[in-house]
Amino acid sequence: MVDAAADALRQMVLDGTLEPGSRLRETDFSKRLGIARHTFRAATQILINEGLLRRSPNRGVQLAVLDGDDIVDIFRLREALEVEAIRLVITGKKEIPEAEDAVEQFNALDDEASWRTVVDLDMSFHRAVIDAAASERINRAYAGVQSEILLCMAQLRPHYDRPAEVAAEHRELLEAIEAGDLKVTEDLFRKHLGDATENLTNALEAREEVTA
Amino acid sequence: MVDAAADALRQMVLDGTLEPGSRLRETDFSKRLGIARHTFRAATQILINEGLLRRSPNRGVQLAVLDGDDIVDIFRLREALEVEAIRLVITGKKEIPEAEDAVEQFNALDDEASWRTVVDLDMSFHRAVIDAAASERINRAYAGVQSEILLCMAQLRPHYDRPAEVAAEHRELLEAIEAGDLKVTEDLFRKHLGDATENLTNALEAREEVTA
DNA sequence: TATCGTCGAATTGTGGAACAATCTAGCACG
DNA sequence: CGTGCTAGATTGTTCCACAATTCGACGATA
Repeated sequence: MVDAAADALRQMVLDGTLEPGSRLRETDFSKRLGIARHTFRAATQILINEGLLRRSPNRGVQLAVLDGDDIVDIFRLREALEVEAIRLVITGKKEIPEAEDAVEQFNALDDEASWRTVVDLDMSFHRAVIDAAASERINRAYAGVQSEILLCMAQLRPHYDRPAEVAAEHRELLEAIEAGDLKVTEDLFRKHLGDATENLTNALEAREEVTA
Repeated sequence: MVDAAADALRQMVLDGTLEPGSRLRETDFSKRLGIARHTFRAATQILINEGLLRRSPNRGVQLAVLDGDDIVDIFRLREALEVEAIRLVITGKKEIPEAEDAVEQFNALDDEASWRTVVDLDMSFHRAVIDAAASERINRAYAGVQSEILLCMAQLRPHYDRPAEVAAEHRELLEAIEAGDLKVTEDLFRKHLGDATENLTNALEAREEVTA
């Protein structure tokens, strides 16, 4: 039940239903979710651990607001995890059928594909690589960054290249993994993630200017 | 207050006061710690996120018991984080005075140094490397693995080499970082951590045989 | 005697009310 | 116009209650 509440909250957060930085009053939300205050607090604790909410003493929880440093930092951790994952995949000669599926679906997209579709495929590609590494703890850690990335996405709407380009890039990543050259693949992933960081950072700056 | 309770619990867990796998009954512990049951539950949630406790539905929380796969997995994540940290340190040309301190203290140890002292220095050396990377999220993730490593240490008492050897190995790591060759340093760290994994795994097997 | 089912106590999960401590906003006052 | 105060709102924590579930002991049956 606390898990269900956490899911509902996460949904709200990532949907954009909740304003970035908005405060989540306990009585308010517990009533709205039909749960007790304690249960709500337990649910928020889960999202706090995921980095989606922040708690300040005696001031309750707020929706996290991410600045440029946060984005860079999120991608630092993401890079650490993904690079280790591809190392494990390559040295362990593991198969990653889900990543292949994702690439195929990427190929099937036309230029009219919705932003959301592209993001989802992107996510599932990278998730597949992490899953293939088959490390429980790397997986858990990645779940955290993934939530934060989704939060970024919900708050910013970064510019995305044409689906075909995104597809090509991911196909290249997959082929590198399957070719089995660790160094080449690693560099490719770092570049891919670096580009994404830049993309998001730019989107953030653009929004700053608007709201400023 | 929930933080204080979590600290007290963590202390108990890492002290070895609590048997591995033992159950933490809510009424029992909340009375013993002088807190309410809800507060205790909140405190346990923190340790669950650190990987020190586990909760099974309707069966409460138990002290985590780590098997060989867990140890390997913990060190997979640890490797990912430390390797990324040294990358950040080297490319950012950052100083790590705390690591230098640790190495100096290592050098000052004689062969009679307690196991605990060696472990503490080892920990603070690696912690220093992570800190130097100055990534909030890598730091947080590392805090989790560090707790789990301490749990390993509390449950097993792995064989440790003579302090002088441990000192030499860490001095080598530090010098590699300062020399600034990423690849060499990375390989050295991977080897260092791989040895530690083996060390702990052996200790685990040894204990398995005793208890069997 | 061994196995199985049943019942009861213990424990967890959740709800609700209460209360001190703290924060916040509005208002009076200098 | 700034400052301090008061009152209400909000959080952090406690205690109590109760349904649901688990666990263990006990007894019935083959």
